[in-house]
Amino acid sequence: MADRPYHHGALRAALLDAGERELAEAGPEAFSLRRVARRAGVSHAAPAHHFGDVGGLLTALAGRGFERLLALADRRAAAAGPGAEERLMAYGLAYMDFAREHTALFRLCFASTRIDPKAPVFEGPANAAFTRLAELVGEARGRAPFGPPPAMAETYRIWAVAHGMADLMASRRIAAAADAPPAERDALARAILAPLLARDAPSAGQGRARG
Amino acid sequence: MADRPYHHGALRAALLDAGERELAEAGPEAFSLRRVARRAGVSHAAPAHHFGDVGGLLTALAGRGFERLLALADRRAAAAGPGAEERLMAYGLAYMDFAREHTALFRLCFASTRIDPKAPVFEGPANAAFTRLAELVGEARGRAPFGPPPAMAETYRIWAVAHGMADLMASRRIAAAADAPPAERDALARAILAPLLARDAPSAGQGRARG
DNA sequence: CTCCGATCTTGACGGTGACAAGACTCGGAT
DNA sequence: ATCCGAGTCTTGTCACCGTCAAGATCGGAG
Repeated sequence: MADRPYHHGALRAALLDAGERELAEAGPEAFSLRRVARRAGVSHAAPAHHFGDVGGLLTALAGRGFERLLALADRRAAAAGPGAEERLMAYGLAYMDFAREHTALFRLCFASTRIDPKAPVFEGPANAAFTRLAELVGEARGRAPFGPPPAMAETYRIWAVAHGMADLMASRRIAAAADAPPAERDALARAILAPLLARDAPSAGQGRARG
Repeated sequence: MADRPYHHGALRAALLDAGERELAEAGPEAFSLRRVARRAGVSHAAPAHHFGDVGGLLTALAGRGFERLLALADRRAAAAGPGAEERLMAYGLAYMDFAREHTALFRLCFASTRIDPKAPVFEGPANAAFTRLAELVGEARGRAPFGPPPAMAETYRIWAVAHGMADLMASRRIAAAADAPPAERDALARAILAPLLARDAPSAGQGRARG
């Protein structure tokens, strides 16, 4: 524990990396700040100076989670076929993969009460991820990405389906979809998303379920 | 602490009630077994006998959560207008309300790693809630409620929208929808769900996003 | 060279979940 | 009736946790 110089130098970054491993192995609920410090080879009180309390570290980790999600989605979108709808599909598939492969981080981003949603390190990346989705929907439909809530209904619907499938697969409530071989998984995910992304998809009509 | 007789009599039920209050006030992440015991007026080790460990109590609470969700949905569905689609809409709206009004319980049901998903007290109610949804979709479409995964695509899609909107509202990622006055909230929720519930909704086609 | 601020350590405190051992209570067998 | 055993709850203890306070160490500005 004393082979390292007194001043670590890049402790903040090291704690984030260690925190990400801790999160992946222990999950957001069993996350231990002291274990993170141990992983980074530093005393148990060292994280406090950089992140305040455990919530501060988790908030920063969640921010990085959104950055990672967006980067993943952008990479997939860039590799997708032509057309805004294909990019939107790529975004949705990346969203689901992210939730399945980084479940703990996904949970931290969307379902933790220990993070401070107003902190810039969190709010920035979180808004950036949503903004990209809204832009893709806007492109696919040839209209503005943002507007008053009623105009956002279709964007919310697409987001909700991707997010819902992601969460239900992560929690194994839809285990068939989560455990199937990649090809089947992909086909099912596309089948679920496709009708919502097609240009002639039902618009955000003011209709009710039935007349 | 000693006014009660040595044998509580209905400690298990009392602990579940106390646990539900604790969950609502502290959230799933700050949930304290000892505080639950204190709420119930018993010693800190009393819960162990009935639930084993904290995971056992949380599992039982999550099971009750699913029961509550299903009961709420059934009540709403019974009060809904005629037609399977209206009942399906009622189910979806109840799902969202449940997540907004009992956020901690919702999170426990779907996003906790401390519960044992194979425990009968959890698995039973959880499956019952999903079964009802599948039945409603089956009724609305005039086909069997269950089938191989590809045939379930539409059911999953509907489940995912309701679940996704519920989760995104609960986590305040779509704050506009969560904080709007009830009438607006309801209108937006219906606008989001309606296109997926309508009989002429896109079926679980094998299509991709674009041709 | 000196000193100051930032960084990290050490030590302590109350709270928590789990476990072990004991006290109490009730109901059935004798 | 009474005695015993299974079930229920309490008390005490342990390691671990997050936070705070105080001190040690380091780098750099003056």
